[in-house]
Amino acid sequence: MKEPQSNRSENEQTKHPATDDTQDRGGAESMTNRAYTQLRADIISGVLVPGRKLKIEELRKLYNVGTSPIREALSLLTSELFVERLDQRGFRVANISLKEFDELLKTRYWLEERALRESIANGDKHWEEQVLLAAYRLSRIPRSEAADHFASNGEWEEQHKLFHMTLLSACGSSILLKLCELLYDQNVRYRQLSGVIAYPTRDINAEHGAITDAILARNADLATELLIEHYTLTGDVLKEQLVH
Amino acid sequence: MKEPQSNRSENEQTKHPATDDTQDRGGAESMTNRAYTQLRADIISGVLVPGRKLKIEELRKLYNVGTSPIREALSLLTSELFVERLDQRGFRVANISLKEFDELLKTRYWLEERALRESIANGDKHWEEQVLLAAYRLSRIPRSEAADHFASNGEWEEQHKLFHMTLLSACGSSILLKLCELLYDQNVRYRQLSGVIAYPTRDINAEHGAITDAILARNADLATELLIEHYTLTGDVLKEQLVH
DNA sequence: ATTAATAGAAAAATCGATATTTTAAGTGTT
DNA sequence: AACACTTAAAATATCGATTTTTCTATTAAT
Repeated sequence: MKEPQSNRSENEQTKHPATDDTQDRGGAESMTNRAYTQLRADIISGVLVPGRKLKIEELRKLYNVGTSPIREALSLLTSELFVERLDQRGFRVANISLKEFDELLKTRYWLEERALRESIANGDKHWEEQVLLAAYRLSRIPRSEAADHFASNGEWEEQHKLFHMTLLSACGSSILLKLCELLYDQNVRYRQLSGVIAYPTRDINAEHGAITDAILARNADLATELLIEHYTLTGDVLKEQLVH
Repeated sequence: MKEPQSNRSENEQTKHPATDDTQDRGGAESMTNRAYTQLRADIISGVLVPGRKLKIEELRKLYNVGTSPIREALSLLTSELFVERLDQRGFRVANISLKEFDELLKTRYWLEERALRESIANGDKHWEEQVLLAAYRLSRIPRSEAADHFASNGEWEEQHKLFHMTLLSACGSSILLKLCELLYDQNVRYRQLSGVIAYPTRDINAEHGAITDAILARNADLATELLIEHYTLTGDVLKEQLVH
């Protein structure tokens, strides 16, 4: 009934409605959300490199919004550890380091092991089915968008995260789940930034399958062992890249 | 005597005690920081009750700042779980519930147990001394500001948090430490809101002392058991209050 | 009586302009 | 040449006004 959003069609490359949005309200998205989503994506993908100064004016023009939405989006990303705020001196993309990656990996082990063990102990039939389903769906999506060279596949990324979060979803603490998600996203950023092409010697689907099997068999020790190994393998490749 | 309580440290764990500001800029604090600190304090203390609508205009006048700092502060508090953002419908103080408190408590067990065990395994002599020192300092501060009735003592709160964070500080992951801090703060809010007067039958100093002793003896099993019991006791009193 | 429609009020989101602070460059002095 | 001081430029932080959206109360319709 009101004037249709004039600038709606601009920059609509990120089509999928990201992660959250508890309530779907007919496509009306706030500028802050748009800026947030795009900034986040650009930081994770590495378009905005670590340490880069994030000048308000620059971003304002880049994303076609005013200063307020930009600053709000940056504030949100600050607590998510993607952006650093320097009092009175603006924002910058969070730095990365081998040391921090080690900590990140270690912390993920600790949190995800706990979450997985709790899930296996408490998860019901419905959870089991969701795990199975998530594993299946993931297995049907190609890791790379192109066959001859590696090109990050957004669909795969999405489903991969969903798979791993589903494993933990019955842990009985939505707070822990949120923290695991936070760390997962941090890890994705490291993975993207390190430019890990592929894992030539690995069969990731097989790894996911083995984890799924162990879970369905309610073998907590094996499942956690496999999950941690899964992360360790990726982590090692990643660390290799980071030192160079 | 407001600690900026910065959650935006430049990923440096070299947190020298007592030295607040990296650079003392003559008391010049940004409006955003001021709003953030005050809002945070008012939410934790219960001045702003759970679920309360946070109208921008109202806060603007209350804290004597413009809309931008208010919105930025609210955005920061959103990721800290103190404030909820409803897309296009503003902000409100995060709700509390018995269910969420249970989750919070459970998650704290998991994270702090891990952090404490790692600290005991890896902590050096310097860490031991800091634990001892923190325990001593805490024991010298009265729990209540008044002798005849209970009145929350800010100094005690500060040192109590410092004590518990010191226990975990040698865990080897600044990320985990940050998460524990986040959950600790959430817990403080619940404690304040439930209006827990005191713990008549408890000797909290003795509990802290026992934990300290177990740590200095490098008895990880005993230390974690005591720590969790410490939290459980408070948690039970708290839950009792929450249902009423 | 219940639902639907709608106008008016309230609040949120956003913008563009202004004020403040920081950064960078230049200038002169020891 | 090194150091402090001054000044110009850039960038941040902040404000107040405007635009959009949501909320609420009232009226109309089934």
